[in-house]
Amino acid sequence: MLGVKEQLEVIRRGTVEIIPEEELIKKLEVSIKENKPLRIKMGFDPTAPDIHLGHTVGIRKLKQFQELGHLVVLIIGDYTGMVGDPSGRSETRPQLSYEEVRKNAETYQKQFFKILDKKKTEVHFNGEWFSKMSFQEIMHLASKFTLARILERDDFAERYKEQSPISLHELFYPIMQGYDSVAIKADLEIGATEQKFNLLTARQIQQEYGIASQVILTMPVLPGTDGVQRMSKSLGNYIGIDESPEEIFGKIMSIPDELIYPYFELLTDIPPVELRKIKKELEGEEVNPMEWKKRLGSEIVKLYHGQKDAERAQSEFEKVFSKKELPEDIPRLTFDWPEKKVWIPYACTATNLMTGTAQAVRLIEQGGLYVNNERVKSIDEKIDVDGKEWLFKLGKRKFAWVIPIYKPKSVND
RNA sequence: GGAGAGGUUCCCGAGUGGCCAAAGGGAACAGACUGUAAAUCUGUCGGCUAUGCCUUCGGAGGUUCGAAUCCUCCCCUCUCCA
Repeated sequence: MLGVKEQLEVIRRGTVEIIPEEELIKKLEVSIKENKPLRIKMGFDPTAPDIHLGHTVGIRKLKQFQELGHLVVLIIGDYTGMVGDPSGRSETRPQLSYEEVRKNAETYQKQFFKILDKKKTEVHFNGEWFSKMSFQEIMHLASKFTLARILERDDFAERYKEQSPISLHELFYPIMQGYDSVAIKADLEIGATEQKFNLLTARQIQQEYGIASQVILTMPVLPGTDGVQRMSKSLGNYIGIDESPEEIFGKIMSIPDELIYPYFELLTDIPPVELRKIKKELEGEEVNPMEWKKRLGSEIVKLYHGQKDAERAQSEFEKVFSKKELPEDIPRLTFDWPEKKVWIPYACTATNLMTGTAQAVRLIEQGGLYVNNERVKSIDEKIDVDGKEWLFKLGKRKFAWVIPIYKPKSVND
């Protein structure tokens, strides 16, 4: 095991706060002396089935703890997931059924171990303890907190002020999360900055139950690809770690420049020395930020798909967008049509390229539809129905081979 | 239980009998400019081969030639009082 100082250096990378740091130092000292790994907790509510880069900020910090020799304890919040974390929310989360949560949890677990070392990880569902808890015990827990304290939180205060609904069950969320820390005897818990309240609540609850309080470590909330809002699936500004190399690379290329550095710091393993260099170059004028962005994309793809895919994704990107050549895999879409010619908007809807003819008409009117490399000039144009392949380009990045096949109407229709 | 405010198109939010498929903003999409960046500008933004038709303004009925707008009942949210 590394010494305290060396460990702290790794632990501090990208963190916002460690509260209280002295306690962490003490814990580390004891851990080294007794050669006993710390129990590092992080919880996830499987409210959506996919892990995206925003989640990986915390998961990667867990990974670093593993590399330092500590034990990661993952809590999958099957019960808290049913409540829905109110943190940073301006409305009640939709309540998921137990089945949905369980199903999401399965996919989650697979994705976790793309990053984490399974051997140094303990996984718990918080239903393990919550399902057995008596109402008496729940009352006891709840009695330790006051409404005023809970309402201190910005998110609740805001919602209260806005006169928007706050359901009673939401008030339980921090208490439940706190109790998780009791159940697994966490030494340290990692969470995003917006989790601070929940994390601190856990310290208090651990005290109530006579266990040593956990240290809390907060990580920044990762901005999404729009550069404005937090990365989240529902906002549509996310990059999932299960997405294809091309998707990940392409999405990285579309982030605003300001995100390049924070993404490097929080999402890649690039060593601190190089990080400093990147920061400096990005501030200067000599280097086109695009070059660093490509590097960023390839680093991230490498983490989740490997070196080869990273190279392929980059060359594919350069081919299609820089050189304006065709991408490698263009989907081939066939459909049957009862006439010898088909109106182009119909072809678009029959192949599910567009959801309605109105949409296709609009695209044509705006000059965004190309067939066989020629811009479609009139909304009235048709193409032949004889099994030939037509190359459709919709907007900048959507390509498809459209193959209409003649099939006369049968009498039975 | 009583009094009041409110539920509008993906989101916020105007509209209080016809000029409303419904202002404005945001998101999204397309085009120009680029580095598929951001910013900016322009356009589109319920559906339908359409100068018209169909479906939309919490739900169900009703008044009217005509309703998002008026009436009745119901559901939901918020505030104050108890």
